[in-house]
Amino acid sequence: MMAMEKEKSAAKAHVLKALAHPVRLWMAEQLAQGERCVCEFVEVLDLDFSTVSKHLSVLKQAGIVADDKRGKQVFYSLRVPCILNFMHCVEEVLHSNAAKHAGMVK
Amino acid sequence: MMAMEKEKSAAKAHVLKALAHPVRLWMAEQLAQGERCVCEFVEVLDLDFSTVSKHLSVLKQAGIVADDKRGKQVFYSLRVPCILNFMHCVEEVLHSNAAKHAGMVK
DNA sequence: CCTATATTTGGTAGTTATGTCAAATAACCA
DNA sequence: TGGTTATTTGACATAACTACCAAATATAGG
Repeated sequence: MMAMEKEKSAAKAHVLKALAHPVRLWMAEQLAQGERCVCEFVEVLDLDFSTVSKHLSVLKQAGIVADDKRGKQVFYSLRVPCILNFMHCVEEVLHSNAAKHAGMVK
Repeated sequence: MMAMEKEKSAAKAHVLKALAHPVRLWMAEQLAQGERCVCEFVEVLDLDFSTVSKHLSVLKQAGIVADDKRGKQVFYSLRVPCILNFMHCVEEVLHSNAAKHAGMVK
């Protein structure tokens, strides 16, 4: 594997890793429906404020979400909507797995 | 977040996590071009046989690849081709990030 | 059957990720 | 200014991941 190729894979893996956590994935999907402030996530997810804030910062760092401070609150929004099409593929994997376990696929 | 929703997110995150490693991501992309045996990856990646084997087993476990033993060798192939469209989106994120850091986007 | 080759599995040390608490910031309001 | 709320940051214990070595397994060929 060439060095440049390696770097490219590392960069892409970094983005994927940001989404590869149940809480962060769920947040990203919520943000696809519109912006949310940190406090909304804290309430719904029943997690510590700091935990939610850190998850959002991982998504932000990866370039998946953007933040916007308005007054005392910080609103997060999805920067790259294609993330969702992308979820359709993941769901396809899951369905394929389910079919396989049910013996419907070789 | 409801329990069912939580489970769904966990299942999807599990698939994403399997891809969220530079080596595994690169392997998946290679497999999109056709099957490969473990030994081919070992040679190109310059990693221990056991390391490569374990990475492939993570991909298999997630339902992303399938394995086929033929003689002494095991050939892996991509089960879900949509993974690649999905990479286009990740690349879009990267480009978006690059543009942002260059000050081309707010 | 014995050997060599291809691959997987178990053990393990080092690294990285996660979640919580406590403290630090920031902004609004009295 | 001082207090209150919203959020981030730092420190830290715990858990999960990664890569390697060594050992186990499987298969083809002699």
